[in-house]
Order: sequence, then C-alpha cells, then structure tokens
Amino acid sequence: MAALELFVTRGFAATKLADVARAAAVSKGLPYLYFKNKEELFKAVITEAIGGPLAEATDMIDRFEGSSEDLLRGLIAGFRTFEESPAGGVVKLILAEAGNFPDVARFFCTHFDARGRHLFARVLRRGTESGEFAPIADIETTAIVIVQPLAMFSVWRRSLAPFDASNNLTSDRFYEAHLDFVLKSLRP
Amino acid sequence: MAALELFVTRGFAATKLADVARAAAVSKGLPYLYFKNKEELFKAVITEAIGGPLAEATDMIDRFEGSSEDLLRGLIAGFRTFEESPAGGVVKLILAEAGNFPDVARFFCTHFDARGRHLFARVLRRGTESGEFAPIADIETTAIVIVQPLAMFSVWRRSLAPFDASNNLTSDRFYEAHLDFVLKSLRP
DNA sequence: CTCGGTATTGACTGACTGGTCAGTATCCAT
DNA sequence: ATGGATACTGACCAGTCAGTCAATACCGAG
Repeated sequence: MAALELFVTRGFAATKLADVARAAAVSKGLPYLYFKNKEELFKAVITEAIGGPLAEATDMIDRFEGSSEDLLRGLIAGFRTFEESPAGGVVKLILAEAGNFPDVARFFCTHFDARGRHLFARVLRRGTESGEFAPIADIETTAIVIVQPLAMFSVWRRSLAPFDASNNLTSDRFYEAHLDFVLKSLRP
Repeated sequence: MAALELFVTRGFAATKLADVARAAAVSKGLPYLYFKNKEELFKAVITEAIGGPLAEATDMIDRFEGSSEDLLRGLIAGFRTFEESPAGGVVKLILAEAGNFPDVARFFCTHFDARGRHLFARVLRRGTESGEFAPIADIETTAIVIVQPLAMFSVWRRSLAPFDASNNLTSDRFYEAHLDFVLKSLRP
C-alpha cells in the first residue's frame, strides 16, 4: 500500500490524506468508502503489514528441525526479509506513534513484539538445554538484547541512514557482525 | 523543557503549541518572542537536550585511565544516566522525525550518533590491542551492534513499554543482561 | 507616585486539511 | 440500446491550529 510508505517516512500526523490518495492514484474521497477515517486507515495499514509476515514466521519456526544455531540463523534471516520488505517500516511507525494510538500499540505488542521475543527465547532455551549454548542467567532479557539491534537497524535504515555522512554500513556487514557477535557470546 | 516531553510522547506534528505553552504555564504567544516558529523551537529543544550530556561524555572518556572493560562499563553507565534524564527522549524523537527535518537529522548524526559510535569503537580497539578483548573482525560495525540495544531500549521504554502486558523488564535487568552478554562476546 | 520601557497576554485570523456528498463515469444484465 | 447498480470523483464545508498584534501587566528609576 502506498499509504504505508508515506506514514513511515513522514509520520501519521504529517501525512495528508490527499497525498495518500495522490500516491495511490485515486481521488481524495475514495479511501473514505473503505475506511471510516484516517485513524482506521492507519490501523488497517499496520495490521495488514504485520499479519502476513508474522504468520509465515511462526510456522517456519514450528516446522523447523535442526541445530539451535541454524534455527537462530533462520530466525534472523526471516526477520531480515521482513525488514527489507515494504512492510518493514511499520516498526519505526509504531514506535513513533504508540503514544497516540494505544490500541495499535497494544495489538503490536501482543501479536508481534512479545511473540517475536518469545521465539528467540525459545531458541535460546533449546540451545542451552541441549548444551549447544553456554548457560544463560536471564534468558528472556538476553533474547531482548539479541533482538533489539535488529529492530534498531530497521528503524535506523529508514531514518538516520540517509543523513549519515560516514555511511559505509551495508545491511550485509551489519547482519554479519551481529550474528558473529551473538554466536560468540552464546557458545560455551 | 516542558516542550521536549510533549514532543517525545506525541511527536512533532501532533504537539500543539498551545499545549506546550500551557505545560510551561505561559501564554500561547510567548514562545514566538523567543523562537521564530514551531520548527525553530523544535530544533532548539533538541540541540539543548543533546549539547550538555554530549560534552560531559566526551571529556569523561578523554580523562579516563583504567582497564578497557571498566571504560566500557563507564560508557554504558554514562549512556544510562543520559537515557534516564528528561533529555533521553530525543533519541526517539529524532528517529521519528528525521524524514521531516533533514538538518536536525544531520546535526544529530554528526554530533551524537557518529561520535557515540566512535567512542565505543575506540574502546574496542583499545581492548583488542592490549589483548584484553578477543580480536574483532569488524570493529566499527561491532560497536554499532553494542550500542543499538541501548538506543532501542531508550525508545522502547518511551513507546511500547507502557502497553506491554508481560512487562516485567526493569532497566536494571536490561542493563545487566546487556553488559553480561557483551562482555561474554568480547572476552578472549 | 509617576513615567518609560519591557515582558507577557490571549482574542483573532488566515491557511490548511479531514471528512462529506451531490454528481459523474463505468459496467453489466436484459 | 437502456436502465440501474456500483465505483469513483473533486468541489465544498467545518474545524483546527500556527502565527500575529493591540492591549495590558509589571518593574525599576527618579
């Protein structure tokens, strides 16, 4: 959806519905035949952007069989493809607008944030139990520490990256360094 | 400044100057005697919020003598006090509004983002050269991977945290897990 | 107390934008 | 062809808010 891109780059309040309409090559009134108002459009855009990728990710995990390290790699790779799709912008969008849209924030928390963290925690638990990873004092929080760079990179790429003069950080380099760093920390 | 808090929780566009004035217990017109317009106020708020803490941090580093691990701890602790001060909200604010305020974004990049990363990279280099840390393939990018959870946590605390049902993550637990994780990865 | 100057106010305006709706285009079944 | 149903348009309205400025409060010196 064209609306998503505008919301991501400009924010909710600064995005004019006339612009959304123009970007989608329709008239100003058309969106109102499908969405009650701007806020409903916003919610629809977000839930649509999250829904698909989330479903894919969960059953990818459920069906997985192999080493915990490979599962971790798979999970991160999965996040990357989501992040690099147009839908990846929702993370930034939601973090920015959470205060103004409590129910969107809550929805995102339970259906994406918490679930995503849980998946990583599960992998860590699996790995430590099998002895593949070293023991971890606080698994839930460690999962957060692992996920946060991914989320942050997603946000950064869509906000500061274009303005960073010393911008020689490619996605490849980042994901490589991240995985390297994480695995070093996890191995016994 | 009262304006900062409003900007952080609501975003730039959604913050009415009348509210800023009310929060500061002055009349609606007063800010215009000190700032040309809303955008100038915004820039002033940000530069003020960043300026002080940044100066402190840099000369804290310059004067430091001791082990690299302690320096790293000091750096993170410094970030935490900044993060927990009212000024900590600028990170979220800038990430959200970078697209609408290119020059603010550029200013933040050069004076805070890049410099902060550089400090961490310096510590890593110092540690690897002295043999205190294991060799690191890509120091600059690794520094980013270390800093990002800190930045993300700052954003998260001010956006999703209040809506997260399973919200038993305290700052203490987070910083502890982060430091533990990082040091595990760095040690030879 | 008075006067000059300065700091502050808050009603007002002009521009902008979310939302409406009477009207037009398109399409399909008969 | 034609009637009607459906999809879409864009001029218009009403509300909102950044920004202005004439009027007022305040203060310090003489």
